[in-house]
Amino acid sequence: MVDTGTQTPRERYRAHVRAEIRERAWEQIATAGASALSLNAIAKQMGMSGPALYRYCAGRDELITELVKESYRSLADTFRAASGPGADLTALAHALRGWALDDPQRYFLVYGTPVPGYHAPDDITAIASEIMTTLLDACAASPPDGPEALRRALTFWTRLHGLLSLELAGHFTGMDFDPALLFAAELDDLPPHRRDRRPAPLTQ
Amino acid sequence: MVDTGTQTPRERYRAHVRAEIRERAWEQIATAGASALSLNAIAKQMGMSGPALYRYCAGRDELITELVKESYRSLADTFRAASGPGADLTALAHALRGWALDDPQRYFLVYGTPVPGYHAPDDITAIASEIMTTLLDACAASPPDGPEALRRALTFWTRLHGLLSLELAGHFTGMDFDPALLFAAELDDLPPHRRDRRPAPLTQ
DNA sequence: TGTACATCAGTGAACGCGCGTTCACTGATGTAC
DNA sequence: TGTACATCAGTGAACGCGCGTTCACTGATGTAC
Repeated sequence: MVDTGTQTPRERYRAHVRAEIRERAWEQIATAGASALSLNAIAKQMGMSGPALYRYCAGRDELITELVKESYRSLADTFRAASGPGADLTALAHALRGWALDDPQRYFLVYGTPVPGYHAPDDITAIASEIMTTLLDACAASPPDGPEALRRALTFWTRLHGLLSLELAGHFTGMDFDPALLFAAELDDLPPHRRDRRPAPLTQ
Repeated sequence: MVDTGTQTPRERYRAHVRAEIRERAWEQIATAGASALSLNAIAKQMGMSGPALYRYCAGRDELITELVKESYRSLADTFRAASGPGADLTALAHALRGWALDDPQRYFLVYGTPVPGYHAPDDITAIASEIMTTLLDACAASPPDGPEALRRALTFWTRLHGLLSLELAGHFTGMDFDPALLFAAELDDLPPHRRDRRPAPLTQ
């Protein structure tokens, strides 16, 4: 049971319709990609006329932007939840993989091919850097060690993204191996916190 | 000077127009992504009417498929050229990075977000596996060692793809480090050919 | 409790757009005698 | 060499489509007295 708070019936109705719009939008994105998302098609699926949707969102671009923001928000929350005190990078890694497999198109909305010319609004880049901060915190030893932590975070991020994006895009199909095992093996190979070998600097 | 062989003037003209169509198509893809490619817009840029293009290609889908194939072909050739005898993985890696930076949208056409429901024709998957074979050969010690080479090839592929796709998508902008140095550092960290430590099996 | 009014969800028509694609046709280029 | 014909590039009109979006309007829902 969801707490509806002090909402009036109309407010509850509006929230319900808004939610269904997002639901149908996600279905469309999963079916034909984000660039094929159509307000009219969503309306038709809901048994409404096209213009009716303009009661609930300002337009197509705004809807897509909100779905992108929703994706970032969801990943940021997932990451934060997996990074409690005492949690290690393994927990973060499996949280990331679970989140990616849960909805591949949502993953691609965040980390997939960018639309040339599109610039994300500020609140989205803010969430993106929140995700990065969570990762950096998990990579920092105590006391915090700037460049080494950055290097560990980047290694974590780029390696796992490489694995996940190729897996989700289907580039592993037909190759006789288990992506989950490769993921686990790569996780094992992540450089541990070491004090004896300093990583090369990443700025010249 | 290009050897025009025994082509008639008409054949030479056709080849020229075909080439210009592809050129404009690439410009459009670089500007607004592959899903926004439009035959009419290409024709307009060339100072022709839309239907005229149907003398040169069967339709929009066929054109896109050919551009994708062209991309795969180009990468396969680049890879093969960089993998002579005595060449190591470093040469392959820098060839890949150069190819990716040379035309980001071409890279994304090969390894970017897939269009759901689209299945590549057979000749494209053939080129894809040709690329993989080149990489596998470069990873194989002598005598060839099946699973270990596969593991090395996958590590190479997934790590570098993670780096390149995030870099090309602009996810590194605003972070204070040099992607080229990170690339070099990750290249250094690739597991060497070792006989003392066997990698974990990737099939269960 | 009923009545008058305000709010608001949703409709249908319309606008303008660009798309892919077909078709009959014109005019230029090449070919055969 | 010129003449008759075949080939073929390109045009313009047309078809049907779906898109995003606006607008005036209807009818139901909520609110105030």
